[in-house]
Amino acid sequence: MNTTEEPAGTDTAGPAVRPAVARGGPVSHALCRVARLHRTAAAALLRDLGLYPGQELVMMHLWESGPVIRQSDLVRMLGLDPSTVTKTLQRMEQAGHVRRLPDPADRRAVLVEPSDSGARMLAEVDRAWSTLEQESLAGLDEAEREQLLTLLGRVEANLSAYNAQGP
Amino acid sequence: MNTTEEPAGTDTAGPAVRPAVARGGPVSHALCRVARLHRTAAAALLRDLGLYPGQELVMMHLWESGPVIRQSDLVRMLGLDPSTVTKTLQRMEQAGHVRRLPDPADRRAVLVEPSDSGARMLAEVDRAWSTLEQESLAGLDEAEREQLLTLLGRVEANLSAYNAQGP
DNA sequence: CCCCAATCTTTGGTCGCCCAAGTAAAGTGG
DNA sequence: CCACTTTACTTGGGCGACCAAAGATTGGGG
Repeated sequence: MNTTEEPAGTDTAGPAVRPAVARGGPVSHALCRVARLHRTAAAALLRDLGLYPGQELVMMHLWESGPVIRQSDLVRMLGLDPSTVTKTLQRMEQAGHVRRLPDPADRRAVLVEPSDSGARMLAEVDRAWSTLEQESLAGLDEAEREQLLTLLGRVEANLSAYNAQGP
Repeated sequence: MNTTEEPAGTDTAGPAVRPAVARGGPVSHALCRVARLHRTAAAALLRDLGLYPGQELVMMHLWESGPVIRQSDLVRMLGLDPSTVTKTLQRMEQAGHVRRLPDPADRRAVLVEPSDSGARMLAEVDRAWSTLEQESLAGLDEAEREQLLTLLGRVEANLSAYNAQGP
């Protein structure tokens, strides 16, 4: 029972021409589009810093998690696949943003820390992300931003549970 | 051990352990995470159909845009880079989901249409997306869903304008 | 003590997505 | 009628993300 009752009142919620494609999942459709635009904007803002979107999150975790951090902890905090983190860190090391050292206490593990140049880009990344946030939320008042954040948080919890339980 | 010495006066209601990483852009951070989880869930739901996330949007546009469609129009509707659409369609053609024909009226152009097997998967894709939407929005009442959709629409407009203006 | 399971990381592959360049065809102006 | 621009698509390359499978260590139970 889909019961996607088409209440007459839906009218003009969409800013652009929302294709009928979105009928079966309007929020999912909007989310896909917003996510891609957001990523593209992030890429443009980070390009001058020599970072690719996704890498700034790695740097943020490094900056706030003490001098060094185990790669496995980074994986947990980012919620990414371990192989993704491995490859990203390899590129970031190549680019000179981070250093990677074998953990003397556990020879399986790898410790990660920001390089000197990596440590210096904190302010610029912060500024880029502030700009991104500001541009994304232009025209939304504080209550609406809070609303959006809360709703996204609930969706995140839903999807997190769904993805964890499926397999 | 980690010294979870959080200064008491942290922010307001956080759904999960929102890392201080999000300070400079809480909504952007939430958006990144939700988008990835959403994509992962979509991938799981589409896997049995032989589709990869992103391809279902192509199919939806093909289904609702008449018998054939020009690739350039598809590019415009999807808002993607032309090269992305080219490669995706090449894979989808290889997989037997779509057909591609040269446009007799314009020898530069390519016409795209769903194959027979592609046309038959409409219902299944629809069901997968309904499930995705339902799981994503579990626990949200109709007003909240409408709110979320509206807010995402405004963010999309913001980012769309920002991305278009940069260059 | 040793073997076997659990943990940490890497490799190889595929996809989506982008950018930068290039090819081919159509549409313009002199 | 021939440049010259615009449009349509493709190729090559790089990055983020996943999965599957393998290589190293560590840790526990018999």
